[in-house]
Amino acid sequence: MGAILPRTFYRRDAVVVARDLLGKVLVKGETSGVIVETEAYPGGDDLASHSAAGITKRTRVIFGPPGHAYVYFTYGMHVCMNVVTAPEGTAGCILIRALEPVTGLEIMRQRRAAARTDRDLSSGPAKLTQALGIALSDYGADLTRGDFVIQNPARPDEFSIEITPRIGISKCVDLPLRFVMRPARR
DNA sequence: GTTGCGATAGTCT
DNA sequence: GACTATCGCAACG
Repeated sequence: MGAILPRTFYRRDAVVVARDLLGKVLVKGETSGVIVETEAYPGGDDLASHSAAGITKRTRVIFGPPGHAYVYFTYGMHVCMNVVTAPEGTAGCILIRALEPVTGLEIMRQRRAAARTDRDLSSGPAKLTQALGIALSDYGADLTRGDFVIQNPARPDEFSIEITPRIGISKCVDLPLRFVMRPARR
């Protein structure tokens, strides 16, 4: 298996980390998947970032040290997962939007009874938290150690990156901050 | 294959 | 009291 990403990987600008996270492997217990879609929420002037509301009970981890998990509840029923970036004291995080399942497929199928195909197991931000068993109790978890980590792939593949505006937001809708892994050209 | 819409509760104003 | 960084199902083609 590849090495766990060190904290220095996360202590950089959210846009750079969002792009570099594609192809890395998100691991939670027995389940894991390759990150194939991310969105950067750089904080600062970006009104679409949750950190635009300032430091609140929900957003405080975004302003903390990098390499931790920002997990939040939305739409009355869904949980989404972010990775905190940028140095402590500054805001920045990355929404993990989709994974390609790698290990623990049987467990994922049990947790995601609604998935009709294996592709549907973790093909959305709230789907992947269900598939990997990520919950609000994982808020603030340190992703550089333990059984909830992000690591380099065992065998890196070539791919290209598509960049588009972010999905499902109502402010700053035109910023190109969504990154999607695409198969390498041949 | 696509589009439209209801569910449901925490967070901030 | 309004607004969600969504999903799944139903209807249609």
